Amino acid sequence: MLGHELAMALRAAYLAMHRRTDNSLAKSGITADQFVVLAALTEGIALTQSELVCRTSSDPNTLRAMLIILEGQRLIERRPHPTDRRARSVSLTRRGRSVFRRAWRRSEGVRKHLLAELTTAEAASMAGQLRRLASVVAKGRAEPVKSSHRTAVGTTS
Amino acid sequence: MLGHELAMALRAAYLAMHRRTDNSLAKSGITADQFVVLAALTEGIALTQSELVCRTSSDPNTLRAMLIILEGQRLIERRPHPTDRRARSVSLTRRGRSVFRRAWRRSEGVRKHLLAELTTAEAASMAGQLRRLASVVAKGRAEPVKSSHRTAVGTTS
DNA sequence: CGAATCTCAGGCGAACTGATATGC
DNA sequence: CGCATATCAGTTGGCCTGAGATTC
Repeated sequence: MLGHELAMALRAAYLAMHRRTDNSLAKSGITADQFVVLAALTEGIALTQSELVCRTSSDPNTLRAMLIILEGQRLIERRPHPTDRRARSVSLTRRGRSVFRRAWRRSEGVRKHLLAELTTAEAASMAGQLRRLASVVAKGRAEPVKSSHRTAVGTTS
Repeated sequence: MLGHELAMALRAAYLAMHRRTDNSLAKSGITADQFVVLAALTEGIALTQSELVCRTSSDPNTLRAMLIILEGQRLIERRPHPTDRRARSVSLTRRGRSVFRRAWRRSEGVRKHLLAELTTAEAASMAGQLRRLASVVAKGRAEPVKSSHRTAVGTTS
């Protein structure tokens, strides 16, 4: 039951944050998920799409669709990768950088609320725990069963 | 920046959990979000749709669409509310209860992973913090500005 | 050769907005 | 009357599956 409570609390917190962010960014013309992509692009001069997939916790097909939208709005550019001709190098345009800055300001309130009831230490600890949690949950997905006893499907609890 | 890191960690954890749950429930024929609705219905004999909206952190229109799907699969029933004729009383069918039990077993692994790297105390504390966080973030959305200085839009950080 | 990177077509559930009917 | 509960129509962005081309 604790696991389920944690899962539901995680859901509640994420959905609340996501909605609030979407609302605060409405005037910027971008969604919360697009904001995440732009944010990832500000830390790192030029990233490939698969790097972006990792940093945004997205998947290749979804990210591509988002990049097409962002490209249509002239917020990002995609150029051929200098050394790897399979890859594409994604970067913010000046307009993208400007829109992101405004969006960042508009979403300040959300981050403020996130930190409102936590001490700095608690928030940092929580971020760390959530990251570990994410990596544990994500692991064991694409692995094609190496040893043997991976999906002990019928285990009770 | 801490706020953003926390937000990104929250996103990563939620999306990882959601994906994993969707995968584990594929054979049950329900999605992770539908699972949440069924779970809410197991705790509480019969709930109205607006009660379900609260418990699942959803919204009325989205929930309605989900209920129609679940009703089409004969997992839930909607009957007129005994005292309030505006409301509808939602409850699990026997089939719904049975499907939910299987789904619960199939998703055990996800909850196990969630708790894997946390002590019981940490997990409980985290669930509590996430709930508070959700309520803080959610508040101030539907409020039509009572005092005056609600959206101090330009605040820096 | 296998593996990685990205493209493309298509489908679907979830999340909305806005308007409406009905009952409290 | 205002407010709450739920319905309906319609739109959108996000997330997937599966197939394919190209390059490492």
